Amino acid sequence: MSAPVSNSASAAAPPATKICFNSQCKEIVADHQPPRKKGWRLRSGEIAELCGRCSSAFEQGTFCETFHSGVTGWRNCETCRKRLHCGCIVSAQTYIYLDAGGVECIACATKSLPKTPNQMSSPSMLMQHVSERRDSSAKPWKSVTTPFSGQWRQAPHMWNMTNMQSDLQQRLSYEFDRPCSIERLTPGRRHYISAHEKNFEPERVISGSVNNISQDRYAHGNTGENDPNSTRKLVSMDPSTSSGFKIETKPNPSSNLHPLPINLQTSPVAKEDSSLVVGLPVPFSSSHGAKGPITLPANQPLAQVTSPLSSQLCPPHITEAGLQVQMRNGRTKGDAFPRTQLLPRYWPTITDQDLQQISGSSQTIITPLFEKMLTASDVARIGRLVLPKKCAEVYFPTISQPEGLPLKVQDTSGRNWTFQFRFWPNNNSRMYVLEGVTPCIQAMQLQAGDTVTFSRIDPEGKLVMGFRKASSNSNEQDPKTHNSGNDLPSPPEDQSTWPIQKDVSISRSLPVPSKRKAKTLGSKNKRLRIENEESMDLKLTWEEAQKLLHPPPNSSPSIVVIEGHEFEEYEEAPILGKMPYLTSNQAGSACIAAQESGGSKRGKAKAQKDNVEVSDRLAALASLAIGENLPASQPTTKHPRHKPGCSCIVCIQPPSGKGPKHKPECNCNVCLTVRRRFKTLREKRQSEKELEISEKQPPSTIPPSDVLPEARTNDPRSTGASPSDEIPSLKGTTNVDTEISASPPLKITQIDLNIQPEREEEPSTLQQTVTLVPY
DNA sequence: GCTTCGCATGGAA
DNA sequence: GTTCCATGCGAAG
Repeated sequence: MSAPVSNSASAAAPPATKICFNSQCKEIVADHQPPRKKGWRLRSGEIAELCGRCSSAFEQGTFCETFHSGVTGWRNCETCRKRLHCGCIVSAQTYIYLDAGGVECIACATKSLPKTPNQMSSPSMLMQHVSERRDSSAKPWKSVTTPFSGQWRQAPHMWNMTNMQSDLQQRLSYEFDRPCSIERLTPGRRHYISAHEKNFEPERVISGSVNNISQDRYAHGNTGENDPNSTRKLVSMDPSTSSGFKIETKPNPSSNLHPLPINLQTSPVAKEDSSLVVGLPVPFSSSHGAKGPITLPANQPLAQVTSPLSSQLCPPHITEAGLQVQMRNGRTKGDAFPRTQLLPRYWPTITDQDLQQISGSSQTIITPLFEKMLTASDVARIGRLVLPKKCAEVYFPTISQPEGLPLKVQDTSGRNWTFQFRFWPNNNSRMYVLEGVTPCIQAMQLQAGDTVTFSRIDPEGKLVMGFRKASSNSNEQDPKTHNSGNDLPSPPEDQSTWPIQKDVSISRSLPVPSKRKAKTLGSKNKRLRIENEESMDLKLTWEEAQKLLHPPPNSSPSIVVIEGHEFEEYEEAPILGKMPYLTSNQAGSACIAAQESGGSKRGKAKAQKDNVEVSDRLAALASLAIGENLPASQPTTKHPRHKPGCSCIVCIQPPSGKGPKHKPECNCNVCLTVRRRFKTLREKRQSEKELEISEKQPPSTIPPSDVLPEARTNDPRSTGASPSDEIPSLKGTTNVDTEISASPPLKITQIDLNIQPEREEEPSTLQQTVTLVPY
């Protein structure tokens, strides 16, 4: 940079006089002299003040020739070979960067440009326009001037700045001039709106019809400025807009980028402009007999949008109803595939990290095609990934035979996979699938609920399959399963601003199990169904589940103390009390039978027999209660009346001193069960006490603390602490023995575990109690 | 009995 | 009412 910077128009000179801004001139310009000539715009937005001589040179375009001839940065115009002082703020307006490299003087750039009203109102805009022209001329795509072209009007205090120009031109080259798709993005290039753009006032930046657009957007309150926290921007499609896409903002506290409130709703002008070419990947035409793996032909499916905004924003499959979509191969896809036919859930979301992940640092262009959340079927061993029909038909090769074609896909780590892209006839339609995805799914450790994103890398035309773990979208992610290498950034917590306005609760969470009517299920499917669906019911009936547990009859408990809390440990399995809806269930439970049979031998024998034939629901309940992944789920022999393999909550407890310790924060099912039982019984006991006392005394005179001081003291609700913080956890029986002797004297509240809600009026005749200290 | 394939089914949009 | 698509399911290997 050779621009004079040493002279400040107001710093060194006395108020009455100023020095010519040209550092090589230093001519004093007095205030009384004729008005100082204006030079170039400074970074501060001010105008350099020059003496008459320097100003004349500047106006004649010979300033740099005169004063900067000995400094570096000189290049020649690619067209007329005129010398251009590149990188100098003085000459920043006199040339443009060519996309193919090199520079071109503004005169040459202007010659070939049709100038229309509202256009070319600034050199910057000209640069942009010319850049488009050059870009389009260098590429085979069809280039058509659009109403959006040249709509970027100069923000005078910004656009003259060299750094701005540089940044702008980079953005123009890499973002606006992408051969259109949703966003023609170059990895490593920031496709967010850069920070300085926040200073743009849309009304000033956008003129003409586009200005109306911005106003319209403003009228709808749909500006990024409305959300000061929205500092991250992604291009996305918005079904709420007529154009179907807009710049969305994402809160990104770590980002210092700022939103540019632009929404490209289709202007009437745009609709009328039949020449607007909206990029749209064209279905691959493949010979039916082609069997070799194919990749996406580079550029072939693309048409170019010369409008920078359109180019930047239009998604690959978006076509306005009124827009003529012309493909380079002459096919028109607009009528065949209006964007409204593609469900929003398949609209791709892509971020910088996505791009980096997909293509690394190479100068490749990423075209996000679509994404799909994986279903259970997709990740099943069958290895068939169901493709959305529209996506398959638009972005994948056209296939006419069910056998389809092998499709070569690269994953984000660079591995190549070959899937069979095919379809099945289905209801006079087609159902497209990718077969053979199991290895890839497994390699990526994908699960149902994760999202795969299909993109295309140009110019190779390679199809890339990225993925986004569902866990990355949730705070409940499991760091162990979180593939940091391939995971994509988590969306903001406020998902309402996640660029794609799909049903966040669905798209960002595991798929909701289908409510499809249960059919005949295999054993495996039954198990899955229980885990997925029945568990929901069971979760809702945990309270009832707690009440179903009863100590076995005629058994004496041994008292153990776990973390200061006494437990009665029975040598026999607990009795599963019946629930009302189970009373008619013949399978019932052995314990129920035993209980109701009064403990007779016959009843016990029947109970043991029935114990094996428990109902699915009860078995599920028991399984859920014990948890299949309990570390201490190995059956023990301490409960001889239970058969080997019994997984009741008693049997799963290891023998005293042999089980692993349960940490206080342990969330295994045993601990959870105990906690819930504590809670249930405590609440019940407390309510009973309160009720009992209230019957004796006026309620107002009896504070709860007098009723059950232990409970009040330890009740997490009274302290505001979470139950998990307060509820004691099982430490297993390993340390039980030692704690028994070490435990201090406790106030024992004895609660009858045999209480049956539906038979509460009946006193328990079994004398089974559980000793616990309310927490 | 298991896996794969191809189609059918039916809930959801 | 239509279409999509997740998934069930029987046949075949």
